[in-house]
Amino acid sequence: MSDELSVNEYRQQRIENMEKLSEAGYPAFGEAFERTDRLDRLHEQFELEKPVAACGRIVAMRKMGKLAFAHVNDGSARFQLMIQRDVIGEDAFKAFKLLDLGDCIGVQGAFFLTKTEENTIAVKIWKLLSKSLLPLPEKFHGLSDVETRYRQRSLDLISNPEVMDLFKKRSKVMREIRSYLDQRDFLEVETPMLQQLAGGAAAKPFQAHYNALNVDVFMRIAPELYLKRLIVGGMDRVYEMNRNFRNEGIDRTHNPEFTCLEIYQAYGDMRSMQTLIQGLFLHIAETVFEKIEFEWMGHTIQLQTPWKEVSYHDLICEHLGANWFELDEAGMRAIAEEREVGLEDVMSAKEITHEIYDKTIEGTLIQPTFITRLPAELVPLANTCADDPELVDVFELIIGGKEIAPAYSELNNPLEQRKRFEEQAKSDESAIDHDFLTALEIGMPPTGGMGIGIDRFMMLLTGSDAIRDVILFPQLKPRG
RNA sequence: GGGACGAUAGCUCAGUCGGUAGAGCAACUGGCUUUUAACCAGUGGGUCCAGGGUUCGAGCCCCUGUCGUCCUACCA
Repeated sequence: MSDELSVNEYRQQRIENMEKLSEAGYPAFGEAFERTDRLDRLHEQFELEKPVAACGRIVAMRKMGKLAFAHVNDGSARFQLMIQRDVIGEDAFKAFKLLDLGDCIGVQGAFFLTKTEENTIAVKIWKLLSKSLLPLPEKFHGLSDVETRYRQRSLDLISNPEVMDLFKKRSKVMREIRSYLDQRDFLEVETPMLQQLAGGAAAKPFQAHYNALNVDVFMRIAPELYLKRLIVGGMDRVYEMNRNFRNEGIDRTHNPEFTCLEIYQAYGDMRSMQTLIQGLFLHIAETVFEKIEFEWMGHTIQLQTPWKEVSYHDLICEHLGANWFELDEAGMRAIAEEREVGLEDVMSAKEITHEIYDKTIEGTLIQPTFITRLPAELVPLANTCADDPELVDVFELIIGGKEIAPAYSELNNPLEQRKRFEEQAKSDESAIDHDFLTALEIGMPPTGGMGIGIDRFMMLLTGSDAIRDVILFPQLKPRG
């Protein structure tokens, strides 16, 4: 990096140490090392005087005249090493003292217990596996500068165990999502990320150029239209959990590439999705976190099912008065003002209602809540309710005051879908995905569909208030 | 988009009224056989984010920019 000069002194000292070690018979970048087991499992297998081989990165060292202690970490746990001059010999001990924090070593020895009863390996042989040329962050405060943590995630993972733990949990969450769905006959599929039409959502796409075909392509904003093609094709339960890309701003809850789980179940509807998501979330909570209560921004969220369900109509009446929907526009505007919700002059009654919902009601729904029967205007791609064509058969799952997952009884009427695309495209014929419409005309069974933002789900589960904390390499501006 | 705040040694941070740049850890030298934020003695280490301005003199005051954090707005 460009700041190489500023760490030159430290780097130079370490290069000198590396050369001395090499001369003493410890080449700097050694070969693979056979260990008895990972360090976390060595703690479980601890048995006094049992022979053991272990390796890891040196994260702490306390060297004395004829004795030294060190802690190594292999990403699973820390383990203490004890090195005695009279055991390993004068030369090996002298060489050991040339090691720096950050170096990776392998040792052979035997389990040993110190006075303070800490699991330790009494070292008989050690090997240098990799020399670190750069200084590690300070051992006590660690690395806390937020920007450096995001830009140099390697260092963050090495010096902040809770960060390592969070990302291990994220990996397990994704594994358990797959396991839960696979067990229920859902097929994981991969659909195009490079698309000639970026459909399935309303968002600005990233653009790229495909040289071989000389065509412009878009990074996908959603996999929806392809997953539905698969439903038409007879893959009657499919899901995809992968990246979507939206060419929009970055803030605490938005990263331009984000991971989304989309699930479609043929012969099902919004109700099937309701059952599925409750089971899925409970499974994740129990298997990965071993609890069903989560602390989130000062609230305790209870995941015990069944979750609360309320229709949009009833929810509004509950908060804004039973006669809300009988009010005229002036009456609604008066209540909006009372609640300090800013409105635009052109807003319809439905838009006013939704604005107040967005600003003052949604945030109060801390416990998991399904909001059902939304006005059709708000959700263009869902089937209407059988008993009321003004409403759509969908839910919005709200947890911790945030939308976590929308689910639809998917629109499968190809004529209606065509009409809505045409309205949306406003006479731009090229913006309509005709292949998708053709698939719908072949006939899509009634289908329940759902989308879950995995990053925001992780925020909820880990109590993080920034999406960057749950994404290993969040998007940042280039440094000047 | 608007506003507030921040950037000083490898890391974590102090820096008074504008007057020679500080601490702890880390590093280096020496000592030390049960340490664990090891300890003791000594030494070295700075483009004070960048650029401009005011001033005899700027880490500090003013302007511009970069990156980040928070608030707010927008988007989904």
